[in-house]
Amino acid sequence: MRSVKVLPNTATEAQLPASDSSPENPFVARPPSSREKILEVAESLFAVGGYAGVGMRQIAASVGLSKSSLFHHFPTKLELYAEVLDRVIERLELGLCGEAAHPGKAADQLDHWIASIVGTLAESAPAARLLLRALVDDDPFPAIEFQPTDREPMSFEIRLDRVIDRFRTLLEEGIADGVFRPVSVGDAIQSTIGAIVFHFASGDLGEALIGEPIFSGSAVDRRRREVSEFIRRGLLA
Amino acid sequence: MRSVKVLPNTATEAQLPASDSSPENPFVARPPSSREKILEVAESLFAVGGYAGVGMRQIAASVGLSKSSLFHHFPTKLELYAEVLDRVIERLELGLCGEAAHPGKAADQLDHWIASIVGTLAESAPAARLLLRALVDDDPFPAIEFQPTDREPMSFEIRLDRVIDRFRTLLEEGIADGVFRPVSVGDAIQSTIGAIVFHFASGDLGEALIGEPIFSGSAVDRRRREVSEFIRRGLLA
DNA sequence: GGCCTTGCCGACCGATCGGTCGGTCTGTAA
DNA sequence: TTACAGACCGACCGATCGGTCGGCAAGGCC
Repeated sequence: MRSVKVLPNTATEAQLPASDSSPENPFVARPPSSREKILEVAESLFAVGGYAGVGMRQIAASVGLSKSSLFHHFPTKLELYAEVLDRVIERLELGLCGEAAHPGKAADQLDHWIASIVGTLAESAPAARLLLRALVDDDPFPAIEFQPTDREPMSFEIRLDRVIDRFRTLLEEGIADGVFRPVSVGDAIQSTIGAIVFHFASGDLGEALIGEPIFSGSAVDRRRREVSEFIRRGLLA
Repeated sequence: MRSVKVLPNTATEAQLPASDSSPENPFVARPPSSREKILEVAESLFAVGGYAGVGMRQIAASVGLSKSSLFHHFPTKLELYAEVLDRVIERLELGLCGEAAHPGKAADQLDHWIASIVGTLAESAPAARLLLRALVDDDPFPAIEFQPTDREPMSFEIRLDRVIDRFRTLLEEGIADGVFRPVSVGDAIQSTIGAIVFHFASGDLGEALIGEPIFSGSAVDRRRREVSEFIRRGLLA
């Protein structure tokens, strides 16, 4: 149903370089385009309410636009949601891409991996929840009645699969080298994802458990150390 | 708002002993009461769609009743959802209660704990998803506009807190005894919950990762071993 | 001046939402 | 037979849902 989706998005794309070329402008540090504002607001709202739990009116009101204007930037609610998810996975990829230059032993690579993902998830509160919802909600979106039998995989899903595949390779090589225990790779991935992502999605419960806001600097630093050590020991031979 | 809730439920309660007293009845092996059927159907639907993603009409149609009949058994959608969650946490408690008789070293207790929870989550597919949603969805329910400032904690939440508290005690004692590393207890709990619960909530992704249905016997057995060993090594000194 | 594009809006649409109401049917006790 | 209670249902309610449509204002281009 949805086409290949090369969204026009000309405004943002064309505006950014132009503004960038005059970096001395002291006023209005890049007034975020409406499109960008919509995406950010939608991200935080979808994170706490889920796809079905947030209405276009609510998003519009939070942005400060009318509902009609939302549909001027995004053809449907589903496309808006898809683009929100895309932004999340893109940030993850970006962080991992920076770490990809880190060659070395599998154990070190694992550390960099975990540090990168923890860092990315800690940067924006909605990310982990969105990710967890997307992983748990069957297929792509919750509660869609019709199953088009052969739904196209959606950008978000294939990109996520690619990330997970790279992690699987990391584990398999580590096992082959004798660095990691001969674990069931699939189960190890599941345990790792759960341990890392859940924490930053756990909201009030997590805050109650660790005794301070999840996203505070000290909590994030400690989390990085703790979960890294936890997973290292869980995997190392 | 909600009262102590000692639901009438007389039909079920009164009917069961009567039927039990005539166990030779070959016909209709305990036709589950409508109320029970509603709870079961609602559990599986809420698990995949979330609270906001499932309508009372959809539940009613799946049960084979009219929507009005649902409201005959449950005053509101929210109360139905709350009772669904209660059943899930109750099953968890029941499993742990059986294991509580297992005294011994902290490491052994940890193993029994993990085995019990994995067993309970593996028994019914919706449980893990429901649990994860309840943990991630802020407070109790998703996307409730009004925050009554001091919402009553809800049976589900306090019972869950109790379970987690017992687990925290287990970890703290293990650390005091030198059995476990001196980890940050809060973070360790988060990692453990994530590693255990996420897997059984991961649906298609999990199936793709491990190469077989998550809830198949062999997958559950392996999962129990793998996640148990993973967490043990992550915690042991 | 005319003209087109872009961002935005109010008003409106059909569908669906949670929930209510009046009523029927059935089984049981008096 | 009558009376009552519980299970169940169709019809309906106001509110809200995602989405459409026509039009207004501003800026660039000819």
